[in-house]
Amino acid sequence: MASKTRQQKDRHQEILEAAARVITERGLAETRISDIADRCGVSPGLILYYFESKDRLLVEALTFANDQFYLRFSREMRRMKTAREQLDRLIELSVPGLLPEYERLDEWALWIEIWVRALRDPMMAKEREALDRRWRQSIADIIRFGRETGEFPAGWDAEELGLQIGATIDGLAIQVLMNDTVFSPTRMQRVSLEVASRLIGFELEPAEA
Amino acid sequence: MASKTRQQKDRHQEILEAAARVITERGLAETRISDIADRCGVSPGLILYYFESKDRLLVEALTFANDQFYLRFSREMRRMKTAREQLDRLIELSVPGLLPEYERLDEWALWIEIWVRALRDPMMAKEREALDRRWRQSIADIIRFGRETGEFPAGWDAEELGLQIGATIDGLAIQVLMNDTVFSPTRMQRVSLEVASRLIGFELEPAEA
DNA sequence: CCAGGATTTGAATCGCCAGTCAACTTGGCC
DNA sequence: GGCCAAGTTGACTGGCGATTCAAATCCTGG
Repeated sequence: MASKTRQQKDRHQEILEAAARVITERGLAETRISDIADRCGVSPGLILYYFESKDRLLVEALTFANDQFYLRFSREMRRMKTAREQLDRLIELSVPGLLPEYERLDEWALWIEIWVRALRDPMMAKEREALDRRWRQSIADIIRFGRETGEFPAGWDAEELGLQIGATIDGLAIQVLMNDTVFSPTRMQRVSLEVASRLIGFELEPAEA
Repeated sequence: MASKTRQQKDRHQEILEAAARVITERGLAETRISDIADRCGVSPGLILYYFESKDRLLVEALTFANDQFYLRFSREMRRMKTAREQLDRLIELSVPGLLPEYERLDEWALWIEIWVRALRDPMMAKEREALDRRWRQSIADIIRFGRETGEFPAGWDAEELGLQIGATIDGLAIQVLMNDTVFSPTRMQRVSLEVASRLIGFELEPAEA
């Protein structure tokens, strides 16, 4: 029984992963059930055996991918000794195309699809809200942690700063994503840190030559 | 002949306007040619008589709507006497749902559709780039104007500030658009002004009670 | 008033794709 | 081995919606 459930869960997850990858590559609008099936090396019928409709699958895939990302992210955070390290890493992961091990479109392409869809689909809107809250929360946590360790000064409400810094990162990421000749990943990284330091109120070491 | 051309242009434009409104209401993905035709009170066939394909129509509609918005905007700007007034108005127009005469989704819903599409459609990417450049330019112009009038201090490159302020507004607008219970339009207006004042370096009058 | 081009219509075509289904396979269990 | 349930297949259906097109209508200049 345990093995059956395991089996089921594996296939389920396998499909979600495949869907997320296909969406990242082709975009939500161009994603067909058969694309996902191909990616799994499986017949189209099977996809609908595991998910009741394409729509639900897509929503689940989008949130699944974000959950995965968030899990990896928070596991990393827990290993960091200082808030500053945490902040640096958060920004590093937020800049599209900065780290060679991730594609430029990874995560962000999915976020934007989520936004578009959340504008009119209540189910997606609710999911988005939860994902977003969690993300702002993470930033706020870093700030609170930094205040405990004495790295960051007391100041504005950490939640509020989470919102502001999160929004800034969103806006900059869009620029990089769409426009990376005008606004390079490296520059976004620098600007994000500057904004964060000014808003949080810590001293930033000068940029490297 | 002039009348023929006029006629043609009117119909052409009428369709573009209708398309933009339909896209705003239903989203790009849910927009059918027949929706646009209905909106014009015209048969579906006619739409394809004026536009060679649905795809091209949609791209044209998106850029058309943005052009319209920009025209209205820059006409307003020219009438303003001070850079500060210009900046206030720019922010006012950028906050989704702030002004009662505009719908919450207006413009921003279209922008997000443009982003999604620009990720993978080169034609759209090029259009987006142009629209965006123009927008950043407008912010930079306000800053330069303010420096001429002495309202704003000299400082960082105006283009750079245009990029940073523009990105901040983007990020905040997304929050409001998606999440306006957590982050209200009024609050976005206030935050945008604060960020602008800090980046540009002018004094901001304290918030009203 | 008429010819001829520009518009406009709406019915017909055509391809695509989500979702269905009946048959087949597999793997565990008695 | 034989049975059952779960898993898997792939052909089929149904509807939807972009395009096409031949026919109707409108307009304009002569």
